[in-house]
Amino acid sequence: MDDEPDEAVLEGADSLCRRLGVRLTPQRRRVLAILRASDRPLGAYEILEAMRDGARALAPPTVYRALDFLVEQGLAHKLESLHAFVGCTHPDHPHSSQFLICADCGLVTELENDAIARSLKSAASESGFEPRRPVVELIGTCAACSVKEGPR
Amino acid sequence: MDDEPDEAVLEGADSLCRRLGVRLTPQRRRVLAILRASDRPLGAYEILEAMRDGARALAPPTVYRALDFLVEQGLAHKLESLHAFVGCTHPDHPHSSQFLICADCGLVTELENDAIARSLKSAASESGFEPRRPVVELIGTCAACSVKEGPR
DNA sequence: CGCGATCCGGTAACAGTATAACGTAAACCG
DNA sequence: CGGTTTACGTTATACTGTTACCGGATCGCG
Repeated sequence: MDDEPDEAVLEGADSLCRRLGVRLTPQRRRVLAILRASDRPLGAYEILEAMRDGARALAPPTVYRALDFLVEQGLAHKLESLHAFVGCTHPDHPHSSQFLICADCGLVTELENDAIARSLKSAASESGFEPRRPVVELIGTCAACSVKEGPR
Repeated sequence: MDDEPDEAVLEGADSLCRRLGVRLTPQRRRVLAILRASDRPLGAYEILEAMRDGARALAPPTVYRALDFLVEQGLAHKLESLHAFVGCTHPDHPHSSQFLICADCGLVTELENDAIARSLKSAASESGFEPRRPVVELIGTCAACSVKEGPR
C-alpha cells in the first residue's frame, strides 16, 4: 500500500503551474487533491462537502472557481454529461481526451486517442471550424458490467 | 401563410413515428415545431416560454417529457455542453452525430461523420466498452467568426 | 359493451447545478 | 512604497431538471 502517489501528482501539478506562470494556490491544490483521491467523478457540491471544515462551510463559488482554474490548466476535466469533474490522469502535456462512462457502475476511463482527435480535427477544419474545447463522452457499458449483465 | 418547409419536416416526423409505433402527440409535435423553427439551440425553459398560451403557463415536466421523447426517437438532440436542445436535421435514419458549437455567435452545426463514428467505436471496443449514447461536441469558433475576429 | 392496463399530460413542490455582484485581502510589479 | 491584479469569502439568486401524485384518454380484450 502506497504512501500516496497523490503527493507526487500534486507536486507535478505544482511544477506544471510554475511552468505556465499560474498559481496553484492551497485552495486549488486541495480541490485537485480531492479529485485525485476519488475513484469516480465528483459533483461540485460533493467537493464542497469534502472541503467543509467542521461546522464551517464554504460557498459554491469557491469551488467553482477552483474547478474553472483546474480545467483551464488541464489539471482536471469536466464531464458534461454527468455535471461532474475528474482529475486528469496525465496533465503533463496538452492533450484532448475522450471519456468512456459506464452508465451501470459509474466507472469513467480517460482515453487519449489520436485517431479520434485527428478525425475530429479534420472534420472541423472541413467546415472551417476552429475547435477550442472538445467534449467527447461515450456513455455505455464497461467491459466488467457487460460481462456481469450478459449480452443483451 | 405557410409553405414552410417546417410542415414537411413535421409530416416526416409523423410518418417516422408511425413506422416506429410511437405517438407523436400534438404536444410533442409542438415542441418539435418550436425546435425546428429556431435557428439556434433552445433551453427547456425557453421552449416552455414559447409554448405558453396567453396567461396560461405550462410546468417544466411537460416540456421535459416531450423532449425526452423526441431525443429518444432521434427527432431532437440534447447539447450537453449548452444544456439545450436542437431539432435533428436528418432524423430519417438512425445515426450518431457530432456538433460544432461556435462559442462566439452560438451557431451550431450538426455533422454526421463516419470517420469520427468509426474511430470512436473502435477505440471503445479496444477497451471492451459498449457505447450506447455518444456525446461529441466541439466548442470553438465557426468559419464566419474566425474571419470577423481575425486569427488570434 | 365493460374492464383493466397503459400511456399521456397537468400540477405543485422541490432538488441539483451554477452564477452575479460585491467586498476584502493577499500577491505581484513598477 | 503605491497601484494593479488576482484570489477568495459571502449573500443572494438564477437556471436546469426531477419527484410524486392525479385525472383523463386510449387500447386490448373477453
